[in-house]
Formats: sequence, structure tokens, C-alpha cells
Amino acid sequence: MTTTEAAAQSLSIGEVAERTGMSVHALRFYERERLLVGPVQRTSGGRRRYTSFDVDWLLICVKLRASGMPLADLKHFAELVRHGPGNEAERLRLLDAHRQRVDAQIQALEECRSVIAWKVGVYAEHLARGKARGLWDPTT
Amino acid sequence: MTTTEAAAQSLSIGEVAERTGMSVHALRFYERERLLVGPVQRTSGGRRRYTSFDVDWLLICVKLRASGMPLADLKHFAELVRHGPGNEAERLRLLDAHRQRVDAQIQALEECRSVIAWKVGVYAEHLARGKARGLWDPTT
DNA sequence: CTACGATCTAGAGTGAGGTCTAGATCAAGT
DNA sequence: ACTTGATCTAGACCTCACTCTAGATCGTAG
Repeated sequence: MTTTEAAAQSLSIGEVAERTGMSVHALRFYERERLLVGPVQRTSGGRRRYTSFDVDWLLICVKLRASGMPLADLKHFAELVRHGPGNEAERLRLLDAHRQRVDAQIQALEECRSVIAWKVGVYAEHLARGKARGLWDPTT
Repeated sequence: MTTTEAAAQSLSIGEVAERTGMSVHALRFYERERLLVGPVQRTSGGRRRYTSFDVDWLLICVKLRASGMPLADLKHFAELVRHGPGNEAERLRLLDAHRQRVDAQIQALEECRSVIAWKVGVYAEHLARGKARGLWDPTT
């Protein structure tokens, strides 16, 4: 076996990049910016070793980022978790506020979608009816 | 009456900013970047006068941007419309590709939403059951 | 005529979120 | 020992989409 044996317990930065879809650059950047709950462990040689907790946290980060949470909020959330139990109410507020923003975003996107779909329909119909007929309103 | 009389036909940049939700800076920027279909008309004094076509186009731009279309694609779309009839098939392709991206984005957001909602539930339950109990998995 | 706000231009600056580079070090295979 | 590829650090650099600045001009109200 290769590194896969020890990997059950800890992963290299490259392996974590693969599993999370982040780049190794981004992983180092996140650590520098204190976006992780704890500092990442190191081998005697100075290489990072990520635990499955780290990976789980990163997977959550990926979801939060994908849904538009700014890094500042992510950092705040990481700080809360870092300070341990006792601030769950604030974590809840943070996440719930974000959930509401995501809901709003989905709504907005669905509205955009229908506008776009309508325009797609206009073009499709235009093409179906045969090409180029005189006055073609560029805004429709 | 103020400017509202002539405004039925053409609007100042400030009025357009109000109606589209864009800033006057952004409006000038869009023009410089050739994101509008035509050049904006000017008064003898050099002030911009926007037609209702311009405004309609800008409202479409706003929707496309809000749904994540990059300015480069918007520019391409503007070019196609600028070159008049004959390229409707390409316009259709462009818009339809974007619609598909929007669909994917909505799907992704809904997935994020459910992950977040689940975590919100975890915190809510934790709080409901009374505070701080020993081993609290920071990743859940 | 004077003020004053809105607009003009060219170009510099901003903030978010990474991404890349250089030069060194580590670890594994042969 | 040598080669190769992954990783290390600090810090420069990048793209995107605006946003702002300075200094001039326009246009309207008083």
C-alpha cells in the first residue's frame, strides 16, 4: 500500500485537495486566514496532516462558500466553534441568517430563470418561423 | 413639471440608475466596455440620454448579471444583437447555455440549503435540550 | 449673475477570493 | 546517491466587477 494506510487517520494536503475539491493553494490560504477551527497538525518534517475533522469542516466550508457565504462570516463561524461550547445560539443565528439569504437567492435565481427561459422561447419561435424578418426588436 | 416631460422619451443617467438599480458609475462603465447594444445618445451639452430600449436592455443585463452571467458573455450577447438579425441561433445558444447554468446553480443552492437547514436543526435541538454537555462534536 | 447639483472624462483604486512564483526541503523509488 | 514529485514559506500577482477621484462643464433655480 501507498500512503493510503496512514491516510485513514490523517491526510496530506494533496489528498485533502482531492477530497474537498479545493486547491492546495486555497487550503493553505484558508489556514493562514484562520478559517479552520484549529491549526493543522504537522509531521516532523513540517508537512501538514489533516484529520477527518478537518476534512469535515472543509466540506462544510465548501458548501457555505458555494452558497455565497463570505469568508468573513466563515471566519466568524470558525471562531465560534474554536471557542467551544457555550455560543451555540450565536452559531444558530449565523447559520440561520445564511439560510435565509440562500432562500432569497434561490428565489431571485428562479425569477431570472423564468425571464431567461422566456427570452429563449422568443428566439426559438423566431427561428422556427423562418429567419430574418424586417423589424426585429433587439430587446425582446 | 421637472424633467419628467421629456423623460417619456429619454432619460438622464441618474434616472436610469434609479430605474435599473445600477449606479451611474456602473452605467458609464458598461458603456465604455461596450456592454450596451448601441452608443448612448448625447445632448448638445454632452450629457447622456437613454432611450427606453437602452433601459430595457439594461434591465435584461441586470437579470443576467444577477444570475451570474460574466460580463464577457454579456458583451458577446450585446455584439450579436448589435450586428442585427441573422445570428438568432447563436443568441439562442448563448442564452440557453446560461439557463442551464442557472438551473445547475439553483440545484446546487438547494443542496446547500438542505445541508445548512440540517445544521441549523442540530444547533436548535442542542439548545432546546439545555446547554453545554460535554463532548460536543464541533463539526456537526 | 451666482449657486448648486448633476454630469462629464480619464484613469486610479478597491475588495473579494484566491492563484502563482521562487527557492528550499522532504520523502519515496531505483 | 540520485531523481522525482509533493510540499514548504513569504509574498507578489491576478481577475472580476465595479467604485471612486479630480477637475471641468452643464443646466436650472433664485
